[in-house]
Amino acid sequence: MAKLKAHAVLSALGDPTRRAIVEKLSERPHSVSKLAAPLGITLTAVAQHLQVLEECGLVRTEKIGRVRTAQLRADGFQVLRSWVDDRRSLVERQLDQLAAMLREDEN
Amino acid sequence: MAKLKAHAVLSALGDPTRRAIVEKLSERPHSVSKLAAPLGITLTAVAQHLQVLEECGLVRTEKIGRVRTAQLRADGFQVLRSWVDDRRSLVERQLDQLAAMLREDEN
DNA sequence: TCGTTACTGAAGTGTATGCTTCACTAATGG
DNA sequence: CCATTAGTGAAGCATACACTTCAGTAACGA
Repeated sequence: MAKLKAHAVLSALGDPTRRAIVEKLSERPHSVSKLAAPLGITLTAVAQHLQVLEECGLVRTEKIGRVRTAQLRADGFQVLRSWVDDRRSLVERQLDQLAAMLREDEN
Repeated sequence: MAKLKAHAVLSALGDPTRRAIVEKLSERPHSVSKLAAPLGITLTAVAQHLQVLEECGLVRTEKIGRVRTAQLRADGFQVLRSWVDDRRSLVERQLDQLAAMLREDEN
């Protein structure tokens, strides 16, 4: 079901706020509050986004005391990378076929 | 502005119907009608999706006679791949740092 | 122990956007 | 030519979902 997971990742990254969160987290792990501040949205909103990101394997969160800290996970990115590479190789195959056909036509 | 473009690609692929179109096109180029049939949506809807996919560099379309044919482009995928790889390398760096810190702690 | 901080869960709101309909143009083919 | 097929543009609808508010809990720290 790697395909299904890739769809979940793409669906999650479709939202600009979640992409902002991911980019922020790619610097270093952050608490919910630290993520919310620069985005100008409520903690609740951030928590909701984090849940989506967590479900698709892009983020892991851990609550210590009253602070929940989020950090990126490699898993989701790996799945996404595979999906992209699959499509990309199919595109290139099509381009090769096209080129071959054009060569045929020249005869 | 490679970053902005990656965002456009991710935004486009956030929609399940557009992902279905992309996956269909990764077999071979298709006309608007051929894309619409299995999806159970109107030609108009497909045309709208194709416009989004075209704007972000994932698809190229060409109209010959009354038939518009869509095919995948490598460009959008390349941009997306770069974005994913950037994040992924940052994640791995963080994991390395964490591992190093844990080793420190063992002393 | 009391005030503040950090978050959570439920419930409601507003809006972006995916999709439709309809009226139209233009190419195709019998 | 005439009927059919393929697609387009404008305009409207309707629903998903991003975000809020509010009321609550639990941890921290002075």
